[in-house]
Amino acid sequence: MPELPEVETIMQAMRSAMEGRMFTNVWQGRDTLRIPIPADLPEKLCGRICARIMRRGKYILIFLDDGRGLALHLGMSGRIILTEGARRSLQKHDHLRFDLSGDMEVVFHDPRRFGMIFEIAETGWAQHKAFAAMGVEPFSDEFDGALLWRLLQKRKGPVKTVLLDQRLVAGIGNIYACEALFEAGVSPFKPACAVTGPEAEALAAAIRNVLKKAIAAGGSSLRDYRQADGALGYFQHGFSVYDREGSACPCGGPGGSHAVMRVTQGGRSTFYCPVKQV
DNA sequence: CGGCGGTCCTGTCAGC
DNA sequence: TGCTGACAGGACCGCC
Repeated sequence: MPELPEVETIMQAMRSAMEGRMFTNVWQGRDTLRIPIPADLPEKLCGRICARIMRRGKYILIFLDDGRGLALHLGMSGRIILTEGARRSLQKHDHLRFDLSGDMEVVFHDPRRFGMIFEIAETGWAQHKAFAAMGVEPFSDEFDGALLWRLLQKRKGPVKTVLLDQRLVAGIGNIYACEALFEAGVSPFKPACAVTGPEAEALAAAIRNVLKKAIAAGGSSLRDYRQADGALGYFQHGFSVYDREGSACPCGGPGGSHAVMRVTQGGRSTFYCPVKQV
């Protein structure tokens, strides 16, 4: 569920709520996630200060004042719920709860249990296997049309499917791959290696633009996703094609009114405009 | 190594 | 109302 904009929104809320506070209690549920939650988290966290929180791809990284840290991934249905000054009653699918000084409570909630929580270290975390092969951050200085073009050149699969590969560009998921391809006017079926330089330029700009607008909207709430304070994101109202099969396409291209189409690529839905994305 | 399909889970919704 | 199947913001694994 959460892609870069949703993870960024949640990470920023966690940063405001947690940085500088001390972990005072850690509770773990019994259900296992994809990777078992480390059993020794309470002793590792309690008494430590949350020093710094950041995002890499779709992961949230939490660093402690002793050089250790935690990586969180929300999978498809994971949520973080921040509550200050009140105790949230335990709910089904709550897997982990942190209490921090100043009466702050942080809950990791994930019905489908595709999420992950594992330990990292401040020194060398980037060499962890989850991050070692991870691609460029779309908001980094090095990400531009020329780099995207070089990356796409190496791949023969459809550009839509390739954009979902976190080893190329980190943080893009199904929603924003569809939206960026629409904005750039690139066909999702085009082999990645056939994307031209100018198309890659437009696509890189579209990726940044779509992600930036989605972050400003607090992410996209389709089903599970909420911001950390429970608020809905509202970028779903800004979708051009995602989840809009059969609706009138907003491209305003030639041929008059036409509908947004849906196909399956690599087992995932792709939404696109048959007129603009040729 | 790239590409593809299956799998991990639970919840929700459409259709009968 | 109840059952069934399809589908969902992701990523890993094993096979060619």
